[in-house]
Amino acid sequence: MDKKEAKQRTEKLKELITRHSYRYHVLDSPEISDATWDSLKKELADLEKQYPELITPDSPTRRVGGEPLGKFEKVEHSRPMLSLSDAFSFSEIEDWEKRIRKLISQLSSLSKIRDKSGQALQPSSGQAKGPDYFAQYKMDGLAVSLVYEKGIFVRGATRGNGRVGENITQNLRTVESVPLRLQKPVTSEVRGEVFITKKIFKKFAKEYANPRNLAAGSVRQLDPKITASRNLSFMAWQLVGAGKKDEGYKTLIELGFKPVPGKKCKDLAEVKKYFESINREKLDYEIDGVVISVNDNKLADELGVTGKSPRSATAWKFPGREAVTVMEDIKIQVGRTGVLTPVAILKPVNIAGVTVSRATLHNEDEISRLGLKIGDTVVVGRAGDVIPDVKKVLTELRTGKEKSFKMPQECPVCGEGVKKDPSTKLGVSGVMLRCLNKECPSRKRRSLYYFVSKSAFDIDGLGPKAIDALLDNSLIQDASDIFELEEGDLVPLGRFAEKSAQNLVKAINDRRKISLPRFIVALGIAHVGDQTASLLSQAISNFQFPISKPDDLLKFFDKTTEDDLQKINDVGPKVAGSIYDWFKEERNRNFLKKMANAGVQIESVQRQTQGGKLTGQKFVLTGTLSSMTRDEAKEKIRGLGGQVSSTVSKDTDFLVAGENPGSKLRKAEKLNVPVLSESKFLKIIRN
DNA sequence: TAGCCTCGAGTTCA
DNA sequence: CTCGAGGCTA
Repeated sequence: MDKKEAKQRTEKLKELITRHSYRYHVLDSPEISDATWDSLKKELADLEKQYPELITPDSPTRRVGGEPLGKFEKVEHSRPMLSLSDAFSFSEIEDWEKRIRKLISQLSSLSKIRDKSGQALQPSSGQAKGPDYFAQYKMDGLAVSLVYEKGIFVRGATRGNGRVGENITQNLRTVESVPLRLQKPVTSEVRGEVFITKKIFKKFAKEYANPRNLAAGSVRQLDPKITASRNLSFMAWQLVGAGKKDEGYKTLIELGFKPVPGKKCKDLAEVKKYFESINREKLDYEIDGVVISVNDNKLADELGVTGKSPRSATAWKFPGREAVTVMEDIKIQVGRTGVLTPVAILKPVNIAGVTVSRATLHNEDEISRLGLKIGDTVVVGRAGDVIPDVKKVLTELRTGKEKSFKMPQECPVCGEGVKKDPSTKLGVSGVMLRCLNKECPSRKRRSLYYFVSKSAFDIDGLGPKAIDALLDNSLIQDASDIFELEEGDLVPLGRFAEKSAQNLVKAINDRRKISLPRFIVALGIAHVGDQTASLLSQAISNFQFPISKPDDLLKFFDKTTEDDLQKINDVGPKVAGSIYDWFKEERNRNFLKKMANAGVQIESVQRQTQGGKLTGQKFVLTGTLSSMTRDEAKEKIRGLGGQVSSTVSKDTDFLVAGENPGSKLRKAEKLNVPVLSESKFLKIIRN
């Protein structure tokens, strides 16, 4: 980015940050998430670092907060309540230490004469050892100051703009964890955080975006009764005027405060260990990182302040759950059913510890809903903390060079025409565009990926990459060719060493015999996935129709009409039609015969256990189980007569939750669906 | 026919 | 995980 562009960008960033800062600090109604705001701020700070001449006095990086609201009495802080610089990686923390170390060595050479008491801050030999640190949770709440006179709580204030805050004494009195009288009649100021526990937040989750907003909103109520009803909590993080942080901590506890969890650390390695040991999920309150301070307050004072924050402390923040980046392009992918899916190509960005460079945009409607243009700056999150997801466009950052995007009229791979699915429902035409060419190379390739995928043939060592290699070297034309592969074909490709070629041929052989449901899934019939394939197999075996070779299926379906198929549960006109058509098509019939010739065999289906223990019970699985895979668990449940579905609804009987459960757990709790731990689940299926 | 409840299809990264 | 859409049911 050249300087001219950087200038334009900083101007826009400043405007944007200032506006959102006002919404956040003054109005308490942010429009964007903290992580988004943080990353905008970070981008601005980085630009200003690169071009210091662009810094202006009104830059949001130059001040502490917003304007105080007029409603409460104003209170001037005895010492300003500063905010902290922040860092998102250990190397940034190391940079921070380098800076203060350098300052410390300058300070100590200056003060050698003055410092007669022998309290050398560090060996004057200049041995490079940093100072002691104090690390504490960075609470995600509202910073407040509490003033005590002779042990009595006399005044409480918000941080406000850092210099002047608001008098919220009445409201803070309602907070149980704020002592009204200290254990000792001392006069002092204590700073800490007002917050709300996750548990209490749940009750208000509909009205407030996050616990911090709720805490902020509650503390600012003009009627203290409302504040009281919110069950706020308080933890102290600083005793103003203490000599050392850790000593201040001890005093805080003695005085009757609950301190923010923290630990004295003798060096950064210890700080790092502390940071990494934190398990946020286990806490009943939100934290967004760790505050690292020089333990010695006298030294901290000497280190002074840069603009808005003390040099002696910094906040090491957890990676954000979202980030801001630029969408460089939109690419079209063609799936095995011909669906054209737009995918956002992003400037790589780190989100929650992972570099993200692509995100699905689902379909055309989603693009217009978001108002996306190529070149836009976008907020990217990770749906369910995993799948990258474009959340919104920051239209304020547009330069005018962005290009709007149109879905193509032809398939980008084979050039055939594309068509929107006509939807029978309400006569509204569907959303998805499809390539109509059944021979489209992209469709063929993706059908092959699907054929070997987990719920179909599940061949070890044969993933998309390997399929690509086989296709590109014309070793296979369709899936049946996979079963004709020999070691001698593979080794010359260079991709497979002798051993891995052996392994692959063995893996293919192991799967030459396959269960009927898996086989049906592998065919890739439209609208026939796991569940429908199981139902179909069940129906076939109920008709006492023996299937042992792929082409046996032809005999079955030749005698079966669409109406017959519709008698199967969950099979309606669309699905029945799709299946019927598939088995009539010549290409597919030949494919089945080729598979039979290649020696593919189908295992006979076991009849469903009648009167199994779990008959009629609907299960849903979430998270990772330790004693078996989810697929094994599914088979166990089905074997005992139970059903497994993919989403929780009010008809679900049990949710089995393993490690790291997903959003299904919340849904189950909301719908009062009983949740089974893995051990309880095991007990049920054991007996 | 509206409104669930499901399933299917597509997707990312380590 | 999310979205679209098929199937079932009140």
